[in-house]
Amino acid sequence: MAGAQAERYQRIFSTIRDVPAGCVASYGQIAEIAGIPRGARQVGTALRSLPQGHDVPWHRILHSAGTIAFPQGSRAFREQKKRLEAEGVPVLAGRVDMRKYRWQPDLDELLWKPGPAWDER
DNA sequence: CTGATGACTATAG
DNA sequence: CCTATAGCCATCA
Repeated sequence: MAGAQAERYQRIFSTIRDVPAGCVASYGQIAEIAGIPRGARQVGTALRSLPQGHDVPWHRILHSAGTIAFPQGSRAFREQKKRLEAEGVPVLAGRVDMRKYRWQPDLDELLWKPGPAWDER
């Protein structure tokens, strides 16, 4: 099977795939749900390694303050903003209103499938 | 192994 | 709101 780090990446991507369209999450939030405390940077690292053709909704991941991680005007920035607005998430001054669009998974959703946060069981 | 890097974050001024 | 700083930790050269 895969090494520990590959498995960690899988948990990160899996968690991100759980973020529904029209919602967003922060890097730290994804890390925490994926069972990686203080792993915000690692979420960014994992996303950076994504190959082409992946199905991970990377555009729904933002800084904890709701800002897009890329420099304003950069290609990635425009792409992310475009994708977010395409699914109804407004981006003003490079920022999303986290109070309104932050994804808040409920218990059922977390239990839906095997979650790393519950691996101890 | 060592040091630099970065799609992070919280805090302080 | 902004910049600066200090933690953070997997990756990479």
